[in-house]
Amino acid sequence: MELSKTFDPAGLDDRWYQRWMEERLFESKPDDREPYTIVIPPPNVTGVLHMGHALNNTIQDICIRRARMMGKNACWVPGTDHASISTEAKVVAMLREKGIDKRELSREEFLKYAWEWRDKYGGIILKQIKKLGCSCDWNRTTFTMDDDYYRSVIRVFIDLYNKGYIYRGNKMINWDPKAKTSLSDEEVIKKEVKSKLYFLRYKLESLQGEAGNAQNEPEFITIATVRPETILGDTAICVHPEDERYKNLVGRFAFVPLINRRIPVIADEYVEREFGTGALKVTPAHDMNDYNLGLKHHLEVIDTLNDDGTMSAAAQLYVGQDRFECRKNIVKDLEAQGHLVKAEDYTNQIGFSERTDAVIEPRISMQWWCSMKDMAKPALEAVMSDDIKFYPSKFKTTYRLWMESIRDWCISRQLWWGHRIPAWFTPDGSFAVAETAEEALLLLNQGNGMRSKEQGQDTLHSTLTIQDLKQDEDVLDTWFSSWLWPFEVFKGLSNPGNEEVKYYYPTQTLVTAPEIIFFWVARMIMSGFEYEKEKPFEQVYFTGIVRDKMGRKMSKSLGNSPDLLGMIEKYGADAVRFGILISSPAGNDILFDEKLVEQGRNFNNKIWNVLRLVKGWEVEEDLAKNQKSGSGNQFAIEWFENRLNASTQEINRLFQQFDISPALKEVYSLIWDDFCSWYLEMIKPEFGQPIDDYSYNKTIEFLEQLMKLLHPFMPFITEEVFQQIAERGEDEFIMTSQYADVPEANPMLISDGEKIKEIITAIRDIRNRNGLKQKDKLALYASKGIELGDGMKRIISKLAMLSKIEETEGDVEQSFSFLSGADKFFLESPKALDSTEEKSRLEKDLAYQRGFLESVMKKLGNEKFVSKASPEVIKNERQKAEDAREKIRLMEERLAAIAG
RNA sequence: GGGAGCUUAGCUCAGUUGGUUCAGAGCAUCUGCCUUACAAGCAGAGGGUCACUGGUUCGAGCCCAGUAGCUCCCACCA
Repeated sequence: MELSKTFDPAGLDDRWYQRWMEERLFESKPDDREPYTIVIPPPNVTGVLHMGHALNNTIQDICIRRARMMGKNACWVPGTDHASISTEAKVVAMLREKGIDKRELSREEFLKYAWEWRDKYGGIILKQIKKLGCSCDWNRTTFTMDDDYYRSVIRVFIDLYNKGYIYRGNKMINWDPKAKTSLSDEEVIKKEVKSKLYFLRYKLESLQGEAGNAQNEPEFITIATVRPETILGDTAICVHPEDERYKNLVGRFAFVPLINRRIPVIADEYVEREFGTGALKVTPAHDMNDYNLGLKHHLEVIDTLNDDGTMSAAAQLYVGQDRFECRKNIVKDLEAQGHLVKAEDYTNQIGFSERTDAVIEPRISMQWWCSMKDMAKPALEAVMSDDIKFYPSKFKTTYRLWMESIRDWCISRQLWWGHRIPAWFTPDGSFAVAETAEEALLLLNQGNGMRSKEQGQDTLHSTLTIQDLKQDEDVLDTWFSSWLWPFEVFKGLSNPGNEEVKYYYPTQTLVTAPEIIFFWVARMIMSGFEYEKEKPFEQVYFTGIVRDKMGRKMSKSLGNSPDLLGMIEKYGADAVRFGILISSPAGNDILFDEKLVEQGRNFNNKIWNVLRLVKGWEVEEDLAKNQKSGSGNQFAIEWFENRLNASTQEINRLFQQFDISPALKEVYSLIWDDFCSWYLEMIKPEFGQPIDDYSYNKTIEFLEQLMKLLHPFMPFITEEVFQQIAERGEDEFIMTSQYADVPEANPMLISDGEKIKEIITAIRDIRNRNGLKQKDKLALYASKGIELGDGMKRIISKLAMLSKIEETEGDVEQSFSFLSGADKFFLESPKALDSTEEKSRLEKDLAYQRGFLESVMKKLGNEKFVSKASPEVIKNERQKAEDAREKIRLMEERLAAIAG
């Protein structure tokens, strides 16, 4: 078959992927082998593939494929996350487009639409992951709302409730007015925003009612706020108790502008005297600190906002207006009525919803909470002791700081898409937590229901019927299901102690982004210890954030996210994987540039051409002439074999440290530089000549090993080459082939290789500098005593286009001289020489060598060095000095010869 | 406000336990080459006072302290 000149990935990726699937090579079942397990960070069920996924999944695939080739039972479990907020938002938007308002639907109707939506779009992201070449065991695909999974989430809720971790509480939470749900602290993104700081004056109540007052009695008190619309919910003004300016105002009353609510002036050390005017308006319903102040000073709480961020009736004014519209209007009105003293530019931090990007409202609300402190303890310990290893380890600190100050987790969400909270309420507000209404009824009838703290003790509900019970409307935070992922994908909860969970759990490697270290990683560790009494994984590899080449985070709004599928189409999955991987050190941001994918494509092409070359060779049977030592091919083979072994060991070492990108670089240069540029050029027969079968077989063997090394990174082309270079059995694939043990490399052979490379390069450089054609054959003279084996000489002759290599006693006239190490060579010059360039180069080198020698001698002459340094170091230094002296001698000799 | 990290060639980054044969790689640049595997290529080359200032040491990108700049994470100064 004729192979095309350039590599064309079209069709090849899909063809091999299909073959692997047909042969069920991705599937894993428990057996005698050691397991190597990865659970995928489940992407959002309605998501589409972006750079982060591509990076993340490529790394996982590399780990999995490598483990598989190292003889482990590799199992990669894929799946998707129901992602309650974003999926619900998408379904709501879809319905709106159809002219359907969610509020007009029943819960059941809405969920029907949601499931339809997930059935339609839920598989897209998984298909895209397949396009990347990921070798997941697709039979294991799990969804966080599968029946078993759902039930497990509910049981965990009940269990934690019964253990006293989960409780109901009326507290200040983060409210997303767009999604109309509460959020956990982690779901709030703080951003710096340019705002205005408004200085507003509140009229003070005069001491004697309407009667006249003293001259020096202030009429107003001025406060500063960035949220003037919240004054409608003000229930106090607070100053610092020791603030001389306001001391005499404490205990008096002021009036909220526009609505004239009478509010007290109170004192609390919380207030910063230096900020603004030193007087603080207190709105307990809409600010965390104010809420705390309110509790302390028993202030009234007036909630002036509706759940969608519009002003509520309690605001009295601007009712129904959006909070930001209201802000504009109230500023106008305050100014008109003389309450606005001034407005300053001001930069502050504002919380945004991670999912909807809406500005978060702090709001007091009854929610379900999960206490984390106890669960955090073993989870923290496991990471700090490296029982679970973080790569890079700097994230240990981040983790520790969060775990040490962990706060209770708000787990309820005011949504329908998700796991519905298994709490059942009686008409009088008592409730029971149970898997079914029947069980809940039983508990309530036994008087085992609960009431909120405010309501006091529960009473017996012996007259209740099941119709009286109403299930909590809320669902659980998405992460409350994802934190069970590492064991529930093996039914660790729905079928405790089953063979699979026993075999695969704990998993080995988790690959994820540092952004979800709190959301997900920390919580999986906690739930792992809580429910499996064991860590969920051994290592966590944190990838970097993918940025564009200008360093900007990839985002839809910037439009700088590359079209991944388009690139896969254009360059092939291998090239895309290469492009992503080549610049992605763990934990550091990666700057992605399509050029890197081109580099990957070029690499594919290079490999493709190796295949073309090798397949084009005519092989001569039993041609033993190159097997004997002293032949060029024999040297080339021995050298490369050792180079390959050394490199393989280096790659193993790099993988052990999760240095995946450097490992790829190592394979890349091993193939491109050592194998193609050097080895193949060394053994390549003359045009039209056959190659002996020994060299040929060795070359095929090397190529196969190289493909195996590269396979985890670039699965498709390596499979193709593997199949093409030899007859393979029906069920023989590179992806299931095994790595052999690597023998120790012989450093002598490697350094011999380096030596001849240096000589060849020096000759090529001389030709280049002097405008000599690379093809014209020239003679090389080596100073007597230089040790070069016959094989080495043959290689040098071949690659440097020499007519002959001879020894010489003295200098050779009319020649270019050069040093390789301390060996002196002369290259025949076909034309008269101008020695000035050589002279200046020699002088430069000489100066360096003299300086070098001087520094070494200084060291050796230093008594402290000689007494303190190890004998090995000293021996090394002596050798350096000797080498340098020899070089200097040779250069001086040469300079003298030129001058003479 | 607290914490973590970064500052090495034009760009993006490696530099493991301190030893001028490690100051390196990949892109980019320059010079020759359309040499029957590959111009998506081949052969060469030139680029750096390793942020700044001190200190430890016989010796410092590498250790310590300080300075400046940048990045990220956490945090309830309106």
